[in-house]
Amino acid sequence: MFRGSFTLTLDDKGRLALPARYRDRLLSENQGQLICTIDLHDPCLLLFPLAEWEEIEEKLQSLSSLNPQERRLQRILLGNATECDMDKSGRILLPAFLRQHASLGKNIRLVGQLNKFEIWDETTWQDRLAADIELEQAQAGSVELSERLQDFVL
Amino acid sequence: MFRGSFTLTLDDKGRLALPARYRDRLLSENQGQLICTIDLHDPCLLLFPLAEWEEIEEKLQSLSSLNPQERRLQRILLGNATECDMDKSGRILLPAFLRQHASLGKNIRLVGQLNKFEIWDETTWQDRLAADIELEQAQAGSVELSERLQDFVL
DNA sequence: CACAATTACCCACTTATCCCCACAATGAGA
DNA sequence: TCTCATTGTGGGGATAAGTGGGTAATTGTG
Repeated sequence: MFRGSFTLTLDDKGRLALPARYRDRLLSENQGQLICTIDLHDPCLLLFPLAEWEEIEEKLQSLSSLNPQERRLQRILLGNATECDMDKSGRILLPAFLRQHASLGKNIRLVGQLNKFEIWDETTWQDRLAADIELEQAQAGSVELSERLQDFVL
Repeated sequence: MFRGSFTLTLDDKGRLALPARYRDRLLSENQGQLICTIDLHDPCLLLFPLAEWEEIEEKLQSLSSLNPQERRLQRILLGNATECDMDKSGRILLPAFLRQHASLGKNIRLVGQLNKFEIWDETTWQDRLAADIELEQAQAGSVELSERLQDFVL
C-alpha cells in the first residue's frame, strides 16, 4: 500500500520518476504498468497500478451506459485512463492533456493514498492542504458528522 | 479492452490512423475488421471490433420491430453501421456521412471505452469533458446517487 | 466498354517516444 | 571527513509512430 508524499520534478519531456522504493514492487506485480487518470473532484491526477485499476474498470463496466450520470462517470474516468508504463529508469511519461488538467508545473507532489497515488502540482497541493486543515478546524464540533465518521477513532 | 484517449488527425482523404499499440490485436483477433456507427446520445461515433459488434447485433436482432422505440434503436445503430477495415498501415477510412454526423474536423480524439472506441472532434470532446466535470462537481453531495454509485469507491 | 470517382498501397517526412549515458544530490559506512 | 552507492534529473540520439501525398487498383456509372 502507498502512503506519504514525495516531492518530485516533471522534466521538459513530461517525465516523472517514481520513488525508487516502489519500483521493484511495481515491476514484479504489474510489469511496471500503471494507469493515470483525472480526479473527479480535485485538480489532481490519480495513478493506479494496473491490477488496482482493473478492479475499478470492472465496476465501471457494470454501470449503465444509458443512465446519464453513470455514463458521465465512465466517460471521465475511462476516457482519461492512460496507460503509463515505467521506462527502464523508473519514469512514466504523462501525456500533455493530463498535465494540463491538473495544471502540473515543474514541481510535483506525489501523494500515497493506499491503493493509488495522487499527483498534484506542488503549490496547488500546499494551498489545498492549508485550506483543508483550516476547514476541518473551523468545523470542529459545529458540523454534523456522517454516520461512518461518528465511529471513527484515531 | 480499450481505455484512455488519443489525439489523432483525420487527413484530407478521411483516414484515421489507429494507435499502433492496438493494431496487432485488431489484426489477429478480427482480421482488422471494424464497425463504425453513430452514437445515440452524443455527437460522436462508435468504433467496434467486428466480434464485439456482432454481439450488439444479436441483441438488436432480438428487439421487437413493432415497438417504435426499439425499432428506432435498430434503425439508427444498424442503419449507420459501416464496415471499416484497417489498411496495411493501420488506418481506417471514415465515410463522409459519419464524419458529418460527429462534426469531425481535422483534430480527433479517440476515446477507449472498454469494448469500443468513441470518436470525437477534439474541441467537442474538450467542451463536453469540461461540462461533465463541472456538472459532477456541482452535484457532489447534493444529488441523490444511484444505488450502484453509492458503493463506488476509487 | 470507357470514364470518373473512390479506395488502397506505397514511400517520404516529421514528430514523439524510449533507451541510454552523464552528472548532481543525497545518504550510508568506513 | 572521505568515499562509495543509490537516487533524482537532464539531455542526446536511435527508433518507432503518426501524417501527408503520389500513384496504382478497384469500383461504380453512363
